[in-house]
Amino acid sequence: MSDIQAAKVPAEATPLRRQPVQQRSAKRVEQMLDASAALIDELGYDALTTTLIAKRAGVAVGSLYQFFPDKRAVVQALTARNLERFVGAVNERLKQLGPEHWWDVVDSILDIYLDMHRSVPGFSKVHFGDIIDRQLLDETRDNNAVLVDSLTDLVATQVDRPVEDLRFAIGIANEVADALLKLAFRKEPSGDEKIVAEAKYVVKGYLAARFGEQS
Amino acid sequence: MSDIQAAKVPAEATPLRRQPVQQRSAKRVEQMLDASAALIDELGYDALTTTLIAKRAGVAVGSLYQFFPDKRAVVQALTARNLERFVGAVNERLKQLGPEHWWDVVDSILDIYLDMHRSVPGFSKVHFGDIIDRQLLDETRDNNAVLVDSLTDLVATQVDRPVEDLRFAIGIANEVADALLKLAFRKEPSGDEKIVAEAKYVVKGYLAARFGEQS
DNA sequence: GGGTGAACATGAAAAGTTCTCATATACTAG
DNA sequence: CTAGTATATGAGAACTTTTCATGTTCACCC
Repeated sequence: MSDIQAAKVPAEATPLRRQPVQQRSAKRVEQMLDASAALIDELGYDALTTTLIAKRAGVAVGSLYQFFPDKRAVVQALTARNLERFVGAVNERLKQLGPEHWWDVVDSILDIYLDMHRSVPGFSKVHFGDIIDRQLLDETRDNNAVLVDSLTDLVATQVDRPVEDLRFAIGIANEVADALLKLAFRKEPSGDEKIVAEAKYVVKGYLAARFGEQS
Repeated sequence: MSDIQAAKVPAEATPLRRQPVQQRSAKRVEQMLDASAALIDELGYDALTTTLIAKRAGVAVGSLYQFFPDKRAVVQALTARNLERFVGAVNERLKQLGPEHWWDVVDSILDIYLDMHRSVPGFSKVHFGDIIDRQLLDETRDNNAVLVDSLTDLVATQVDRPVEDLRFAIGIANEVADALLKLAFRKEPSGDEKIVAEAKYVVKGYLAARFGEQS
């Protein structure tokens, strides 16, 4: 705590037993996460096995436990990585486009979410709220909060409302969007277009009703 | 199908290895489900153990496998039981109250859902879509469909719209309601009132927008 | 009220998973 | 080049899931 080197701490609370220090091991950890993602896609969450992960990642089981305290932590880390990528992509996009109507911001965010669903292995199974952190892990609950907070900050500059009201509404919108898009991908592996459209409609409708059409 | 005794079939497709025939065993199966529900509430889904279930239910492990093919099936059966209870309660309520404004129907349904969350052990963890059938099991996907269908039938008599449009909208509404109420119970064990209110607001708003205010 | 076959109960043990740990190797700073 | 730390590894300890041979209980019939 009183450590001067505090800056070395990896941003988010680490569920890892040990943080990879050398580059080779960092790479290995990534491999394990990739393997987990692939396996979850192929076999589903509870057919997932530490031995399988290790085999697929081309490492010994022991290596896995070198960094992760247990199996759950692996999936949790995968979830965290997915969240980071998502938030990163959103920030990226928003930076590029500059201030627009929040209407378009919603579209952008949902589009990014769709892209990730389609291009990131395992994303549809464990993004930020599924199996693991919603059912099995509780420390990560704030994942969604992190996302909601960062979205709130963005919107706060454009809508003249108490921040707390914004945060609440965005939290609701986030939950609704996630649920509907999950439904869309459940119905069709590539995302049922009709449901996707409805998701956008519902979210925009809700936000418009709550905050008016003000730019 | 051409069996004259078709009435003996247990309504829903049975994920059970063997259907309990004698009353004592039927009772035992219920005990196992009760035990599972309690344990899921106490320890969470993945700390659940067949041995624990058996111990809690006061039976031998073998008895569990007498009826269930594997651990997942147990939780799946619990999910199915919860769904049945919910649909049963909804039908009950609607029968009692006779035709009303669909507005009130929505309220009733959400209220029943809330009651079950509060009074049925394990309901908040595995109702109809969580962990198991949404993530681990896919055969049960139609659970939600069953619910949606029966709600659609009810509403079809009151709203003058193509049935398919109704089914779609109700499916969306169902998903949204479920997601928001889950959020409410995640934030607060007794269900965050503010979020519950918002859930009702969102669902009604959506349905009203889609179908107009017609009685 | 005794016999018979199916349904059920049981727990030891086979099969499979998770996680540990003693041992061996690769890095890094000096 | 060398000590000290970070990693890598896989056999095996600990724990779970699932099977199965064996023993009971039940329902039905004579």
